[in-house]
Amino acid sequence: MTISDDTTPLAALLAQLPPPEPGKRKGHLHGNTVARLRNLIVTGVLAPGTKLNERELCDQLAISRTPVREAIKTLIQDGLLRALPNHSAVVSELDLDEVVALIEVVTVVEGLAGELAAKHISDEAIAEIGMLHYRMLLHHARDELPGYFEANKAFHRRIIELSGNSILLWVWELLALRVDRARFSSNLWPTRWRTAIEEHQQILDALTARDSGRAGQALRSHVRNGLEGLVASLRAKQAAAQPETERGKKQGGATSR
Amino acid sequence: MTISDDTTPLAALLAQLPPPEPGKRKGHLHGNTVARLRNLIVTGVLAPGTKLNERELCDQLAISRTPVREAIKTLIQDGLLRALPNHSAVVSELDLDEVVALIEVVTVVEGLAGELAAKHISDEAIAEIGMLHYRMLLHHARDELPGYFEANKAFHRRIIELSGNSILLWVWELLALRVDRARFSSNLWPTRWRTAIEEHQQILDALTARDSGRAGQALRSHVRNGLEGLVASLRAKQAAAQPETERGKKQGGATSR
DNA sequence: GGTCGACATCTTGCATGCAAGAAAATTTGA
DNA sequence: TCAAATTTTCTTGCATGCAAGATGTCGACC
Repeated sequence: MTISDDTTPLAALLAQLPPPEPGKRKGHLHGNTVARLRNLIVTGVLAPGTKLNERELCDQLAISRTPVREAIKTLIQDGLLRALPNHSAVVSELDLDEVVALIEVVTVVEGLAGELAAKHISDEAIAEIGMLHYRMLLHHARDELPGYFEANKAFHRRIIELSGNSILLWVWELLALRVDRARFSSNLWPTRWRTAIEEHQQILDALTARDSGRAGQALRSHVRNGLEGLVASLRAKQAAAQPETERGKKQGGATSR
Repeated sequence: MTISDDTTPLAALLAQLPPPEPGKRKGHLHGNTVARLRNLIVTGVLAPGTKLNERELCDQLAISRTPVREAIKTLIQDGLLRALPNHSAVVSELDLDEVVALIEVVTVVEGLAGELAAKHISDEAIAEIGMLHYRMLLHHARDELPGYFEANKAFHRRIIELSGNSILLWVWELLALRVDRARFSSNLWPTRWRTAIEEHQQILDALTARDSGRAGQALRSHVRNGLEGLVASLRAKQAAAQPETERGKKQGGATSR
């Protein structure tokens, strides 16, 4: 209702679809489609409020409606799409309240992961975590934002994996979808750069010391700080986008080209 | 491989399918099917390892393969089914390690919910929680196990809702599926009956006092105690079911007929 | 007699067809 | 000229059809 974008850009946006993995012979159409659409939504190519016309998607993806429909159902479950009965699924809004809610949950999830991981982490795994941390630094030094995001995510993801708790990983993956979306939406370098490095170091230290409590605490404050910074960015961006309620929505700045 | 049940009982089991909600006119076939199958799996009617033949399901549900396939995809995402490519989906095993992993996660999730809920709970909500608690006592006094399960779940669910955190509720719903499955599998009255009552009372007290820390703590220990008891039950049951490795699997007790 | 291979059947994966409901366009009335 | 109603078009929901992969069986060969 509030955000009513013209429905036409869908075709143009979908043109940016990554190729369907040349190697894949047949099958996998479902998972493939889910991955592609998921990417488009998480990265913000498909903006919140965009209506997903099944047939249009079929044309763009060059597949039939069956796998498309299944993929849409999957993404609805992920919370990336919203479905009204007998209506097109729409890309869900990136609700700020929801991101705030995310903070709480991701904080306890990663905190728990830290506690668990610290209890039985191997020297090898510790080295691996350290490597991931430095990979992040590398991408930062090179001003490679996507690579930076990826490395940062890998750092956190590995810790979740090292918790040895499959449920925790499952939940984290689901949450990470929304976190990533928020990150891409802000499209900003974390402002807390120095702090983040130090916090990562503290996490590493705690893991190295096998100090469960400290690892959990370090992760909790790191995640909370980071996500709260993210929310602040989003809030600022949103405030800037809608300075007042005036209807003249002449707002340039679309990053395209 | 290990558990190879004859594939025939599927038909018989599916015969127990609850009717498709008479009132529902059309549409909703997808959600309806998901709900029905989910119930069958969670309650254990469809045992772990059961292969779900799409066509057989279609016959039993009297619908076509399209909604069935979509429902299966959904349940795979829920973790209730496992899918090998080009093979029938099978009801996922109720892995004990996974239940143990669940404990950790549900504990922090409900603990967080308690903390958040205590911060802004209304008198009305407190009364509601109290009512749910007593409804549970009622069902226990009447020896109504399903009602007891339901009331207990409602008690916990309401607290999650009262946290005001939509993400938390979303995650909890996903986790609850697996918890319920474990509960139904054990099919036992909680052994810690007295203790559980007292713990509920403590939760209520903490909420009433708006003591965030205490509410979180009370919920954490309550959940952890309860679920650990559940795991103990499951372990005992599993041990009883497989006394030794002898191949003569003359083990009665199949509840069929 | 045992093992390997070809054939038949079954099952999933995807495409397409059809009907009911929603959106849009055109027409009709004031 | 504007508004309301009807018709047309479009879109989703479900059913069905077809082909590729998998499984199980039977036969031939060693």
